[in-house]
Amino acid sequence: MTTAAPISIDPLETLDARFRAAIAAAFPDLPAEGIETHIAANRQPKLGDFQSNAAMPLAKRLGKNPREVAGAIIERLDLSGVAEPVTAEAIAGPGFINIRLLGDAMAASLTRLDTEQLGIEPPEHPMMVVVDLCGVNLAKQMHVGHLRSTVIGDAVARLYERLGHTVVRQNHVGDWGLPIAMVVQKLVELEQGGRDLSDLSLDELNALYRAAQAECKAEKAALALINKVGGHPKAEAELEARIEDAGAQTERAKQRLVKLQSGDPESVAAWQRVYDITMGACLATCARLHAHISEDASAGESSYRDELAGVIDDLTRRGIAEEDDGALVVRVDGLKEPCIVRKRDGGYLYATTDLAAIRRRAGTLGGERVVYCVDARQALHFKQVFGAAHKAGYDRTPDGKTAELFHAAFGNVLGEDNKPLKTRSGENIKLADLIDEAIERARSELNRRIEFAPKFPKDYPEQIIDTAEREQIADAVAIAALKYADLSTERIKDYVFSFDRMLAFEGETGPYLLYALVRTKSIFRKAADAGVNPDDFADAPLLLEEPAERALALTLLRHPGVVRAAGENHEPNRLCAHAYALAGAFSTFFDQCPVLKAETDGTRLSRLRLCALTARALEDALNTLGIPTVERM
RNA sequence: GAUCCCGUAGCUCAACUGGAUAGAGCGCUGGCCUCCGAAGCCAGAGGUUACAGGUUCGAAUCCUGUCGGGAUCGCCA
Repeated sequence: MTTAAPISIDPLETLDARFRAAIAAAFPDLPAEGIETHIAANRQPKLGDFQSNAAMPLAKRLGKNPREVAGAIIERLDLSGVAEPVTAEAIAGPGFINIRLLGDAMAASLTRLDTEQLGIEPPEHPMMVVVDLCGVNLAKQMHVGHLRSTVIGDAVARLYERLGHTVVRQNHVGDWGLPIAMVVQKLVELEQGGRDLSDLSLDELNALYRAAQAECKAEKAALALINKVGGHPKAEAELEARIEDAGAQTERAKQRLVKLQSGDPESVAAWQRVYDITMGACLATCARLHAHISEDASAGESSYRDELAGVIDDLTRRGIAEEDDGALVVRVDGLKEPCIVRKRDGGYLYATTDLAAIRRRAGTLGGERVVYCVDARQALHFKQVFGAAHKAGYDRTPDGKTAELFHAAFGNVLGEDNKPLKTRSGENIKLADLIDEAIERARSELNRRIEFAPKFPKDYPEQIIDTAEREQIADAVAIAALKYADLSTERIKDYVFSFDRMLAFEGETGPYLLYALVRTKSIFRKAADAGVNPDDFADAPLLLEEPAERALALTLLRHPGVVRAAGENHEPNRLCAHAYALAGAFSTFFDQCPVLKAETDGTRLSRLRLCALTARALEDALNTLGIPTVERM
């Protein structure tokens, strides 16, 4: 027998300690750091709550029979106060050791989890984490492409905050360069033509942007055509005229960019107008999405404009960048394609800006981690930029540490036709329109339920859901649906967007989670009516006897570990799965275990406390994902 | 052509990072409201994890190849 280690919140830790001791005792020659206990939640609850898979790899290392190794382990294993004694029958298959926790031990762990922070303890080394998210462009509406960057980025930021780290959000706004100068140029022309720009809308700006883009494209397309077609005098003349026209417009835009860069008041005023209109709409949309992205998170490309020349000088002077075919590039080990940091014509590129951004994020903001929540198509770009930044030392924090740079890549949002989601006419779908439709659908379903209330439970609170609350519920249900659908799948994969599926009020959806939460809350209102208040069960002894109670408790105990894993791996979908598991475990418990009508006072108070814990854990998960909650629906 | 990502039930997705009989939701079949919110719960049917090899006690997961789908590939961002 070995000395029993104390019981920690996470049974995995307790079991790990006990198994470690047993293995060390059984195989004294083993170096302590070489012991792996391989404790995991049991896949089959019938067999146990947890399992250790340590025997198999150990047997291999020692050249022994795995079942014998398992036997040697359990002989020295002391699970007193934690789990039922492990006997030879608990050894299954090639050497799995099945473990069933004692109800008392589970209750003890759960009691320790029942703190303000739900068992999530402050990190030993709090980090400064910079999260790049949202990434809107001036003069453009937010569209589905920004949905994931905003929603995932905000969730990643919230996860780090929840874990006790310090987070700086950076909205890398596309607010600089020739495309923007083109819009500014058009705006100046409009103003000179007598147009009052004070009531300019984002839609109008967007139209100007597209017109400008089209002109630029016309030039390129014409050039390509003329090379291909050649020899057709009429066509050539026509094309040349178009080129001249477009070329002149592009030329004016280039001059405008120069003016803008040199601080010409007329240009800057027009740029500012574009900026204000776009960002106003962007921040409003973020707010509707319940994403914590505010003005102070804005760090547009323009904010690096005065640093780019310095970056290039630095790279050149230290020999990190080299000339290649007229351009300036940084070669990165292991990558065939170099990172181009300056064009042949002397212009800078987005890689240049991104290098300046890394330098600021690590060097100035002190980011020990920088996480880019950006489209998977940029994977190569980030490999190049990260490599170049490291070569240049731009990833150093002020105290000399090397920042970890992550590209938290995500896949496309697809339509039901499995192609990137677009309108029928092939345009990007505006995010604002998408939100509108989600809310509209949620509202009509809500109205339908209230109108046909007799079909629903008698105490469905129709009489207390006034219009204002109803609007708020429709809003929350819609946003929960939208965000859960986006966050719950593996980040890197494409996912198919479907209003019908995400808003279906059944199955694995945001609304289901809200519903589960609402049911937990409903109990407390009923309890209060019966004169039972939160203080009455806050410290009630937890009695975990029914299978549904045990299952719920086990799910709750996973909470801290899941939040940590989801945060550290930038995988909100793990927390989504956990929230769904919590809701499911609660639903089963709620179905099978009477709470207010429990047979004894002890059971009733225990179950009320379990409900309270579930409500808090579920709410914590939803908050951490950035999903809004409601009190009733 | 090169590189990267993806391929799991009819459909949409999981699988705790190498563990046992691959799990959920939708849809389908059948149960459960005089009982705390049925937007729920329980049960059933549904699989050669694209394919072929390999690594080992053990593979959806790692390696090689093939086939399909997508993306990216020096002066756009």
